[in-house]
Parts: sequence; C-alpha cells; structure tokens
Amino acid sequence: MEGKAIVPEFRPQKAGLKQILGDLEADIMELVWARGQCTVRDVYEALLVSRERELAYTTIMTVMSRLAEKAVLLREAAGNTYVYMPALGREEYLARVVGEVLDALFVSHREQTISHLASRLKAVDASELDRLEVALAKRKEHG
Amino acid sequence: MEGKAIVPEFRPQKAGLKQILGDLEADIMELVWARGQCTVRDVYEALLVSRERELAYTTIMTVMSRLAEKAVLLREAAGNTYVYMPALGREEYLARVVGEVLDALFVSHREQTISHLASRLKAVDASELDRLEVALAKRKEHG
DNA sequence: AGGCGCTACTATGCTTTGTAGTAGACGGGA
DNA sequence: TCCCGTCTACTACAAAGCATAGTAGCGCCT
Repeated sequence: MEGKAIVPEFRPQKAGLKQILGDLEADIMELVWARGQCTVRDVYEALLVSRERELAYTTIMTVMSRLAEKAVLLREAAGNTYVYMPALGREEYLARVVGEVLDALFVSHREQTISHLASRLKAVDASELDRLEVALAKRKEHG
Repeated sequence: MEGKAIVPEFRPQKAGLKQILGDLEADIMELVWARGQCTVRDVYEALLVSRERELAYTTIMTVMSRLAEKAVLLREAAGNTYVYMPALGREEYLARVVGEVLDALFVSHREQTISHLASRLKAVDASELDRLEVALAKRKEHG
C-alpha cells in the first residue's frame, strides 16, 4: 500500500514543515513548492533574498541532493543542470506525513489516542465536527 | 499548561516506546515501570537475562542518568546508591506523549489531521466510536 | 584498613543535518 | 581549438542525540 514511509521523525516542538524536515531543508522545500520546479541556482538566489545569513551555493546543492536521495524531491537532467521538482504536492506530502504519524499513534497507542481525541474535540470547530459526524454516521450504517 | 514538553521527537517507523526514546532507553524504562523502582544494578541484571547481547554496567548507568536528566526518571539517594523511579506512570507518560503529538498535529496541520481522522474512523471499533460520539454530543450541547 | 560497589567524569562511534571547499566535466564563445 | 564559467560529485567537518564503555575516586561494611 502506498509506498514506503516518508517520515523519519516528527518533532512536536517545532512548527510546520520543520517538524518533519531540517530547518534548511524545510526552507528549500517551501521554495520548490512555491515554484513548482527549479534549479539549485534558483533556490540559492531566492534564499539570498529571504534569508539574512548567506549560504554557499554548494550548501544548497548538498541539501537538495539529500532531499532527492530521500525522494522528497525528484530531479531530471536538463543539459548539465538538474531541474528539481517536488515528488508530491505540499498538501499531499503533509497529508501523508500526518497520516503516517496518526496511524502510528493508533497502532502503538490506541487507547491514549482515542482518549485524547475525545477530549480534544472541544477545540475543533463546527464544520470540522460535521465532517467527523458524517464519517461516524457512515460508519454506523455499515455496522 | 502542564509543564514542559516531554517529546523531542516521535518516530512513526518504530514501535511503542521506541518511537519516543532510544532503544536502550526504552528497554530500561519498561523495566523500571514494571518494578516501580530500582537501582542501576537491578536493571543491569534484568537486562542480562532478557537481552542476548551483554552491556556494561556503566552503560546502563549512563543511560539511566540521562533519563533522569530528561526527567523521565526520578532518583533519590539511598546510602551510596540511587534508587530510580519513573516520573510518571507508563500510561500517563504515553498519554502525555500522545497528547503532545496530537496537539502539534492539530495546530500545525489541522486540515490534514481532521481529514485523516475522518477517514481513519473506519478502523476504530464500536466502543471507541461510542466514546467519540459522546464527546461530539457533549460538544454539540454547548454550541 | 582494605575491598567492593557505586557514582562522576570522560570518551568514542554512529547518524542526521547544516555548512562548505575542491576537483572534474561540459558547453559556448573567441 | 582552447579557455572560462557553471554545474555536479566527492569529501569534509561540526554539532546534537544516543549507545556504548573505561577510569578514578568515595564511602560503607567487615
């Protein structure tokens, strides 16, 4: 089903993408997602602007290569240059990550997970509750 | 508010406690939870039995000290020896860990989390569904 | 007083991530 | 054809977290 695991680890302390990828890796992925596809140079130049601290071109290259090894990025040769692109759209990537984490919680710590969810629902808004209710109702129908 | 974060990282790939602690750390915690309280020697001897590979006494000591630094274990001097005990019961510890991870998911990836939960409910059993329904109903009452 | 057990301190290896340099390959212009 | 600039590959090093373990020193019990 689905292919291999995508998330080595999830860090609750951090925010957003940095919960899953390193800080620089996350910044780079945001850029690649924003542009659809790009070269190391594209990312390098974009980071020059957005970031205070300057990074070496080769730093970006190394990190992007590692992201390609991890199959978070795909790349294809275009002349002597690689064009990188996300293996998954940002939303789909996050959905898989969240799914993996959630599934792992259900499998390993079912009781605590259900229990926490039950109390956590207080903080979920109405339309979200509706979605959950619909899902629950469907489930009921099919016994 | 509860106090500080407890989980540096969560590894969906692993199982049970090893999703949160290192492998040896996890084995040690299982023992300490099973016994309520114990010394380094107690753990050392128990691991001699349960584990193929032999570990040095000082290895156990170092790891237990680190668990105490991280406040997963507490210790108190008894003569020239420390008696270690869990800071939290196993279930409570897991509950907090799960809570932290779940809360982080809701905060950082609300949409994907709700969405995954809605579809994941298929795999949740009836009594668990009931608990969630009760929670949902309560929530409804209070608008 | 001596020995044994216990702790503290120190150290090393591995893995992941951030960081960066060097060298070689390739294509385009003079 | 030769040189230059750009790009990649390879290599390297630091920091953090974990597993692992050795050494030294302290204090209790006999």
